[in-house]
Amino acid sequence: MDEKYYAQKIEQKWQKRWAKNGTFETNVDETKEKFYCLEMLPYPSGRLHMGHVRNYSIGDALSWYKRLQGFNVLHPIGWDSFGQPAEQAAIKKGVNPREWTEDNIVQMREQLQRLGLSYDWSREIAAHRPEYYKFDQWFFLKMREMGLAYKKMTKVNWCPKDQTTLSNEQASGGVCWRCGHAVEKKDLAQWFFRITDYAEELLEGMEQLEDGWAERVLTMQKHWIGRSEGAFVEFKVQSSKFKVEDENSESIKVFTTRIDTIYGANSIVVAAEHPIIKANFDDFSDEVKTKIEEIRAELQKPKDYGEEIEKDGIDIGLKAINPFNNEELPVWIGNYVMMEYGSGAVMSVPAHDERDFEFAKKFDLPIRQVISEPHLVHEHQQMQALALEQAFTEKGVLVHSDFWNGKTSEDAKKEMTEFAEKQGFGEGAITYRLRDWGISRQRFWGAPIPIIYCDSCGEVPVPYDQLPVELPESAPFTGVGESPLARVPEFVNTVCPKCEKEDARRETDTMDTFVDSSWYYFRYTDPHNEILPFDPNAVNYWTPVDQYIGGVDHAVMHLLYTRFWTKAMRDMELVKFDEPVKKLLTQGMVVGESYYSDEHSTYFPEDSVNIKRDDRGKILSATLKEDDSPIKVAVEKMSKSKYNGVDPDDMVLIYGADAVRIFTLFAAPVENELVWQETGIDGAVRFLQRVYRYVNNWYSALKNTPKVEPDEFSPDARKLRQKTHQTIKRINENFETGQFNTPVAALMELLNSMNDFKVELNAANEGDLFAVNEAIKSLILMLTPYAPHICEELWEILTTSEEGILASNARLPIADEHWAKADELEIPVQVNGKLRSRVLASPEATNSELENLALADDKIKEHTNGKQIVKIIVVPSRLVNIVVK
RNA sequence: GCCGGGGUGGCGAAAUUGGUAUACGCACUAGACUCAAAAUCUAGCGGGAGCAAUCCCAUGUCGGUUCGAUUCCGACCUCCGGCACCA
Repeated sequence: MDEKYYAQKIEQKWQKRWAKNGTFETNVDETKEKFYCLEMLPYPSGRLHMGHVRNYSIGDALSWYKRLQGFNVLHPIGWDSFGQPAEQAAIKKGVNPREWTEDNIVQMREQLQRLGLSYDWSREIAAHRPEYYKFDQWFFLKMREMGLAYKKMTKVNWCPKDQTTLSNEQASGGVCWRCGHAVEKKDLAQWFFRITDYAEELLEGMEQLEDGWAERVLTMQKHWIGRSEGAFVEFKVQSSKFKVEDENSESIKVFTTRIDTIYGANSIVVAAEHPIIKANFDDFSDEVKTKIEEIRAELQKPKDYGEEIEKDGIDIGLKAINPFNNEELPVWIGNYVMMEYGSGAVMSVPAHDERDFEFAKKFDLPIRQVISEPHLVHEHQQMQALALEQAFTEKGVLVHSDFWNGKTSEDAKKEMTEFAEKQGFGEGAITYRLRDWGISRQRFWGAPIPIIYCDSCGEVPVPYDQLPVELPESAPFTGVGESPLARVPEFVNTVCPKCEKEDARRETDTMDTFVDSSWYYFRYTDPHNEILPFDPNAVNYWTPVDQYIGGVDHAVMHLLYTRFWTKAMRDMELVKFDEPVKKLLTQGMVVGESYYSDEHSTYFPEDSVNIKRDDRGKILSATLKEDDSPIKVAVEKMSKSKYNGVDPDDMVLIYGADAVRIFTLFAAPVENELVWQETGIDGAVRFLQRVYRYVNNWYSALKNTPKVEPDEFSPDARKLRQKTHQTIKRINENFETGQFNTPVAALMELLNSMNDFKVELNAANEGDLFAVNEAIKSLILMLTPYAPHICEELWEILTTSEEGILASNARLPIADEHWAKADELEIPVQVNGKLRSRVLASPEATNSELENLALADDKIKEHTNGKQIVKIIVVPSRLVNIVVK
């Protein structure tokens, strides 16, 4: 054993040995209980960042912990390797996206290996490889057969100059991010997955997840799905060319969640894209036409986040009849009504809806209160109009509503909906905010959608035996124009699988990368299957995922899509459960200190600034080295542009992977933000060095440790054993509740106790050796999830066996309650709830014994002398509280 | 605006879910070792009073429940995150 702890030497040794022995490779084993530990797969950008390190350190600790408990652990990794950055690199630097991606994977894989993460590398997958995306296409075809994949026209952000589609981010501010040209909306035929079919189930399924998923994630998903209960009501329209589904009725259908307020409706407001506008456009006055164009133009512009638009609209001259009271209402167009939600038309009830109120105020439309607070019903029924200061949106009691007067909102909603249904002008309905999932991307670097267009046969799916539809080697990457694939004739031109005519064309759009990540963790269970996405037996054994770990930024999109995908797979009879992930852990961001100037909002690297701190670390002044100008300091998410990131590789090189990992897990609870402080890693290194030194000091003496537990232990040895077993107990409890920081603290405490146990090596008796040996082996096994390299090394030294911790079948120690219990307890004694003294008592002491001990204590006597003891509260082995007057 | 989660030393954070508030670590201070430094070890480290034993105050603020509140209840202040014309 080396005198000193050389992290790099030990780490390289064990990384090699693990790889050689396939230590972390797993197979289906029905005799063992399985545990599937999954971390969100990385995008191969080329460099690992600290967020990755944190994510994987958590997963790795849990994997080790479960392995050491005897579970058969699946802990895989792969690459979310399709997507924008590769294509951007191709556009900007002219590199081939495939080569760029493969190079990045090689680099990042090495980085992961240098961290010593316990992945089963034989199961590595990458989304951009044909053997993987073949099954994206396979699933697409299945979805299409089930009616879950369909094509429809939708509006996309479109740059007319570059002739290309833009994401919302690329179109921010209403201009193209490349050329600055004004962005337009364009109709484009796009493929969708019918996730809305599962809206209700996605909502209901959350009940099963309540225990294992963070509440904030569930509420975000709930909000996203946005279920609301209400009713559609039809308002007959006079003098309109407009025709709806039922050609006999000419009416506008509105959606409302407050049918109880319908007597307060003063108008109907429709969206700019509503069919009635198009149908009657020619008949509108010029003024109306201009206004409509204006509103449409305004809506064309992509909106900036958080921007509130002033209400606008115009009376288009049509009249609609309120079916409840036959009142004739004007029809308006309004910029605040969205075509995508409900039916694209609302009844405007200003008295009871804030938006309608604002609209009515602006255009001076009548505001009529029809819901009243219960205690004001009588008054309101007497008065005709009431000057409302703001909309009254609460539920209440109906007034000015004819037959329905006096009913509560709740009752009225139910009964009025039934009435509408009976009369045939409405129906109860549930709408969702959730939209179908658009998966078409006009991009090269994604899985081609396996559809062929034939002039004779139309839209033809690629037959399963012709999958995968492979991406060509390359394409013209200009960043302008339509999908790059459209300009690769060898790809586009094909034979129709149905009629075998030669002038068929392939779909040139590729799939959203969220498709790849919706099912990748099923693929890990059987990653080399060439016929099916996975073998049902493998999936049945390994899935669902027991613990998923990742950033909260995926709370909605990825985690909702993958839940949808699982339900669809269930309906394909590929899996037997509804929810793919039992427990979800959302980790916090890794943040660092960044330096910036306010006016220019430019950031400076650390070596270009002078930071003066007081001796407690508080910043006194921060200036730029160059010209002494003052700068500002903030703690923000690590990023290259802010120069506040640290490179994991540098950290591993300087401090060692074990130290980096231990610090990452120790410094903060996993769901909190983690402030990166290099002095903190020093602490982790010191701890590991102390462990190493301790073993170095004892290991030869420990060769004489008795095999059988001796009968006699000195008081100090008993204390050490007590601490050992208490620590074991604590750490097991912590891991079960997903706490990763406190076990490290517990291990540090244990080591402190071990160091406090002062026995001369050559004077150590059997009991001492046994106690030390027990403490040290327990410490090592419990530290393994955090710092596996050093623990393997120390285990090898102590056991003089090279087989390694897992192969030796070592298990996490189990606490012995007998030893965990103290011989003597220090019981705090309070007088009137204030701590006044402590007494020593046996853990078995009865309540009255404790009372007597407390009352006999000198310090307590001082506080009770001459006072009347009202009562004494004894919490067994916890505390005594004496209440005096 | 709506929804959700937080506020504990100089800092990251603990606290058996109503029972010794500040474990563990960082930073800092003093001492030992050293020619010196680093490393290591020892001690101290919420605020205030006192030579001291000890006492008072302190978990965002103010109230309440309780023998006892960081924990439960009410009001407020404040920070962070999500959503945003969803009818």
